[in-house]
Amino acid sequence: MSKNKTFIEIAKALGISPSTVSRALNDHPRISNETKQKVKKLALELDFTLNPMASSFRSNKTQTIGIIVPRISFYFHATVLTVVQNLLWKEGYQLIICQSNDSPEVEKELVNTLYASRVDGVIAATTLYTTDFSHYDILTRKQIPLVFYDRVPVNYYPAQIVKGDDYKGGFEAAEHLIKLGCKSIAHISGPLTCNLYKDRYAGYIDALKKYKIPYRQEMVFFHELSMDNAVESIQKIFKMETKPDGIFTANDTSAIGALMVARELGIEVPKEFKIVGYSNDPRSSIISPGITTIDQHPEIVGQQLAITILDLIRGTETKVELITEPTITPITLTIRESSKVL
Amino acid sequence: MSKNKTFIEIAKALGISPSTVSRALNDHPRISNETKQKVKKLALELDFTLNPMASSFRSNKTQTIGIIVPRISFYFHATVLTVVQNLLWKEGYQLIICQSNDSPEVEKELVNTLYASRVDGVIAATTLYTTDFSHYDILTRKQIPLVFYDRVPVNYYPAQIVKGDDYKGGFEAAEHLIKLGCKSIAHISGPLTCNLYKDRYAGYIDALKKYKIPYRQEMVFFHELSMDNAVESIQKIFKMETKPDGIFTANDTSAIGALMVARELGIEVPKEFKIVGYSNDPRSSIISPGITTIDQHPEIVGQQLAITILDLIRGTETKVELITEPTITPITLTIRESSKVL
DNA sequence: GTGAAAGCGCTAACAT
DNA sequence: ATGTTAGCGCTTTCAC
Repeated sequence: MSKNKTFIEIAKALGISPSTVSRALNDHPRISNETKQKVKKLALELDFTLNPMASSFRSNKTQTIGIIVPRISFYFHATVLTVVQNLLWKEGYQLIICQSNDSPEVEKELVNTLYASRVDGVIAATTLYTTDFSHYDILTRKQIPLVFYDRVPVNYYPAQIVKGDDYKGGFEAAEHLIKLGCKSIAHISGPLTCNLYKDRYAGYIDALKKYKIPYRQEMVFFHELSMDNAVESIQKIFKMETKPDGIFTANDTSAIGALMVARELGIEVPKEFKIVGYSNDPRSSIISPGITTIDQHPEIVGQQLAITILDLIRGTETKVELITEPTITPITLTIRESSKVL
Repeated sequence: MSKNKTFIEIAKALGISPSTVSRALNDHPRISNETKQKVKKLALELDFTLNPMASSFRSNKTQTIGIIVPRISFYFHATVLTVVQNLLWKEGYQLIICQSNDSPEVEKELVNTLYASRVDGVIAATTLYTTDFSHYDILTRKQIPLVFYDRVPVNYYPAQIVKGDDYKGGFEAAEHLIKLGCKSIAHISGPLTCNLYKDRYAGYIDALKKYKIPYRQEMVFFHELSMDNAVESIQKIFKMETKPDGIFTANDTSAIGALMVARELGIEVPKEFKIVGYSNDPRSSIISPGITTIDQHPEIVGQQLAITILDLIRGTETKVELITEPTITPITLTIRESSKVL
């Protein structure tokens, strides 16, 4: 097992120049295949690999991409991460995964650290509360490729965007309930500062309009989508004189909460009360009755993210202003027992 | 906004030598506070940060630690990751998170890539099927700190180990069922090549022995702990002439499977059949009835991991053979409805 | 298609 | 407590 010093010994052994060895190892197009072969063979035999620190230092490329997610354990993000990582890994990039824990302060710190560690690009889903995106400016200013996904800037920000079709998701969720005969549909939404909830809410509203179902303000809640909050809201709903016969919640945790409250109160789901959640969290399928939900296809999102950031990084030398329209990834209504007609 | 070149301009501006600036920026103990202050102040004003690539290159330290997990989305690992990352981040280390997807081949590749990227240390939970650990040799041979956790080498391997008290977990799970009056307790275990299942199984066996409950081989299953496998085994169990009145499953997915089969067959849980799982997966609390399970305290595991790897990295220059006994992290029996006496 | 030569920005041994 | 000095291993013009 050699000491893995430099490739100069390879150059010497082969009687060629160090620069040729470097180029051969890096698959430089102008090096003959024969030379490449020779060099790589010897490198393998000598158990030699390029020192990535030296390479990064010299070339100013780290082959590292940072990704900021609110929480690594959320099913949607976990799946996106897996896909992105696999894809980037194949292309020779490493992923630094960072969690903001939905704190804008942490997010800001993460951006700075990522910047300081000279990542080649950044992918980010912002926190629920990020309305000011100026902490990302350091990246755009220094031309570091940046792509937002899922939770993205609501107003224009000079970065690429990949997002799900939340409007359509909200619309289809509500429409589904309406077509099942629901006349009074509650909605649990997150803070409207977040594009996700704004769009899902808009879809819900438009579905009601389209089918001439009255919008009832007292049945619509805006708050962080935790189990506790959801339970509280749903308890309120069931205390009303005119109770709803269906609910669309902007995440699955809230849908599960709705199911639990209904169970406690002896309200039959789906017979008396139908539920549609959002995200297709695995929990929504193991619970009984299974919960109808909107699948966001995290694999597609992840794939799109990898493609986008790679394009940006590779195209960065040629064109500079290549920010295009947001990429909208599809959603699919996934029907389970919580909204089946009996 | 400056061009962020080198700290030589800081040295010049302050009339001191570059090495002093370097030391000041790195909080070298032999630099006066006054100098440090001055240097840091100017660096801030100039928006200057050290180039980590140059630092890494020169010092041969990447300030990066790799962690290999079977799957990022598993609750236990997701929580461990979160804790480890937060702690390491605070100490100025970045975490490269890698997934083996439980494939020994991928695991091997990950170790090699991590090695090639000169990480300062590696943390790993091996795959379910890793019995040969020689692909980790490259790390130990090159003195790169390595700590295994959760799923660890069964035989001696020269690396630090952090693991849960699986024997105790298995014992307490079985004992709990026994004390509740169960006379016939089934067990769903994973492959015994994995320390986790071996130990939990041993605990189960010993509890049966202690309380003189007969061990019934036909009620014990060894297979990958997927939902499908679990459902299949449990269906078999309920087809037997003498049915069990309790089950201990080595993960929560299987426990959920057991619950679902029972539900389908109209067997009342916990009245006729009591269930204890393992891991305290969030799903075990949202399902109804809630599932009794063994909490592995991933936060404690994560904390221990961070401490251990940091110690190893920092002590690496002084002592070399400092591998100590495995660190055993505690478990807690968490009782829910699936094993309540009625 | 290959070679020569010039550093990239930093750290650390040694000196004082 | 601070300065001097010598590279770390690689990429990349520029030349042929």
